[in-house]
Amino acid sequence: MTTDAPKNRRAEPEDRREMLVAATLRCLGRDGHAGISVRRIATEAGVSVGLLNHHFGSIEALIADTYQRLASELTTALLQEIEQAQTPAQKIDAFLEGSFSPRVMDPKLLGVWVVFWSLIRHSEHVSQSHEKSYRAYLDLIRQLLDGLAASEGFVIHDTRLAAIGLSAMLDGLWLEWCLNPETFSAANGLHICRCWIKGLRHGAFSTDDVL
Amino acid sequence: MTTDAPKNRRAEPEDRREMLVAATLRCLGRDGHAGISVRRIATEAGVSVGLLNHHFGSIEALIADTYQRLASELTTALLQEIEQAQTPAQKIDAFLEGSFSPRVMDPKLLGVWVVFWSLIRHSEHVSQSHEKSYRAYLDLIRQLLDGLAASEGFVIHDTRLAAIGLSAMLDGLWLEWCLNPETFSAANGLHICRCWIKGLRHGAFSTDDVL
DNA sequence: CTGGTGATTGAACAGACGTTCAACTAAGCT
DNA sequence: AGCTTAGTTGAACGTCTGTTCAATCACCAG
Repeated sequence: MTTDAPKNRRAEPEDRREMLVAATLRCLGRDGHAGISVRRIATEAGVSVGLLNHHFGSIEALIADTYQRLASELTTALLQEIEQAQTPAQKIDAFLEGSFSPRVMDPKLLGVWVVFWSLIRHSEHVSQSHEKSYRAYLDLIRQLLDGLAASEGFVIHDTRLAAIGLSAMLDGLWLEWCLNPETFSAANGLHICRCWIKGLRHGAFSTDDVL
Repeated sequence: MTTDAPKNRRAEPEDRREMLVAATLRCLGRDGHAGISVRRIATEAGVSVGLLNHHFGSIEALIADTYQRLASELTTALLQEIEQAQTPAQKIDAFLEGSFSPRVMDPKLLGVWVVFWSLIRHSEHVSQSHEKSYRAYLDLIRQLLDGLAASEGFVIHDTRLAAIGLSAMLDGLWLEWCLNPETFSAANGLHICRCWIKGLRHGAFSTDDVL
């Protein structure tokens, strides 16, 4: 019985990189900052330590790649849900509901994200990844808000600032809920954002001043 | 010339702990997560490594203490500014202005905070510190909002949720600004929050539903 | 079947980490 | 002055870190 089952299968570089990024995400979600370790990630992926430095030059490059892939995965999932909605009002509500879905409202996900945040100030590569994905996120929200204002005939004086406000509220709610899910529910968070939209409809951002 | 200047001055435990916490903050602000290191903090404080474990049982206890002291320092500073204002409207504006003052809007401060966040899920002690200070923060905002609604005669259906919303917006704006101060200014952030208050005045949180 | 290419391995290395503890000493007491 | 107390020291220890690199081996082209 000579089942020639090779012990160490070779993989296409792209496939291997994908596996390693997935293992990195599992380690970061489980162990937080301590998950950034060639040995831990290699063990998690069932692979030798040397392979990490073979496919990525350093562990920092691995982390940066992981950041980029996760960010794009989340935004594309959100985009798909938006596209299935019809009216601008339905689109923005789909966006909000997607933002409070279990896929996003996951303490482990924040654990991963916090590690990225902590690296932004010390890694030019990670910093650029953040800026790019945040800009795309903001543009998406601006589009949604502009569409809503146009279809319902109310005024937003500075859509950019309004979009920054909504994204900040979403980020803040997500952050606080992940740090302590007991304080409020995902449904509460969704309600708070809908109230923000209600304020927008009532002219909260209609003029330059705030009187 | 026998200046009997002792090389290693003794200090009261409380004073020494304060020095060590201050050194910890400098290290965290400068080096981020890499700043959590007995050797680094000891060098920064001009002290031996053994002294850290003498005054705090472990480095984790030092971090938790640092968290608590920083949080209380920030909130008491904010409280002082609020107390100097007269009317409820002025109080809440003082709170917002204090939240966007240079003392708070400091990327280094976020660097410190992000390290704390990353430890919440893995340290029961840090987690409890967070819950306590967030609860106090929320209560402060609730008071301000209740006072404003009472004095101006408008309705907030659920003050708790409204307070969670405002705190989330503040956290989100602070976070995003610290990660990339180029996107918007502190004045922009202040304006966005004032618009949120305007929406509140216009009944964004006046009813249970959002129609 | 035979080379050759490159994906994969893991021992080796130098350095940093947190903690421990016996020795030292500064300061307050009698 | 001498004694006592406790703040302070830093070498030592074992464990972890990221990176390197020669050896190995899976797979494909010939």
